[in-house]
Amino acid sequence: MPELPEVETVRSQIEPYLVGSTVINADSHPSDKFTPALEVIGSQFQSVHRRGKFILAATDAGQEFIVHLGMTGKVSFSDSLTDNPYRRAWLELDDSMARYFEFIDVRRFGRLRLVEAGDYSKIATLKTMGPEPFGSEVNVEDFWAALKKSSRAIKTQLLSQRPIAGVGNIYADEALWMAKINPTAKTISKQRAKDLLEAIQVALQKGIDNGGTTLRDYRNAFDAEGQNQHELLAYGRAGEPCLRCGKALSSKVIDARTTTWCSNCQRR
DNA sequence: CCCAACTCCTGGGCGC
DNA sequence: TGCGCCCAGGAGTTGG
Repeated sequence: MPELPEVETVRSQIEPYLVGSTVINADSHPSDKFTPALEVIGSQFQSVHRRGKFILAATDAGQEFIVHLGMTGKVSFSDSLTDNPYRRAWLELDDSMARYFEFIDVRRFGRLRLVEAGDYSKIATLKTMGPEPFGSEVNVEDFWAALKKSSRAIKTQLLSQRPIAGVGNIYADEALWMAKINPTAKTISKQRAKDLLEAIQVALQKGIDNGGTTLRDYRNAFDAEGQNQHELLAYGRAGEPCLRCGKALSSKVIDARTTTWCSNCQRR
């Protein structure tokens, strides 16, 4: 699943292609998830940033073209359009290193948006999103305070993007395992919040360093797999021995997401 | 405002 | 070999 490490990998790859390029033509799947591609025709990209799992490309028209990969979204560049049946949108670029930017998404959980720069009022997840895990604003006090405001399971809270941005199912399980916190815990001490915040940073940085996690669908902008799947500590290891204590890892569904943890190391 | 439940999507894996 | 079923999950929507 594209989470912060995968999205950051893609962002860094598409940045040099988009910045300075003008969209001279575009087309999309008829769903309004993808038709915003048509609205960016005539605009020139000026920067490509990331916020959580969203890629934000600023234009000279004072807008931001937003790309969200969803579950199976991929981007690619080419000199001629491919015949991929799952292409949901494409942009023709003037003065880029490649003529076409394509957005391919088998399951159509991804989406495109075009908003006035900085106006996320109509994108709830962005609007309520917590700080960037590697940003200057992140701190234990706010993170702990955010967790205390909700009575939901901590795993659910992480997936909500509110305490901190960019964590999805894989890295949530990884970080909770690293910090020895039970995913169903509803409140945690400030010290444990500190441990969890640090574990989130470690898990995400490891994912970035490994080029993301490819379980099945994820590929970067150059169609390459990540390598982090070979170093997962908890996610997907249900029934296998805990790498700390040896007990078989447990698994259950929390908030409709498969969750794996060690019932010995991660006690409530 | 929060939250739980539901919805969107389709290839791949599995049982029979 | 093929059919039917179910799973994967980020986030938007809806109703309480």
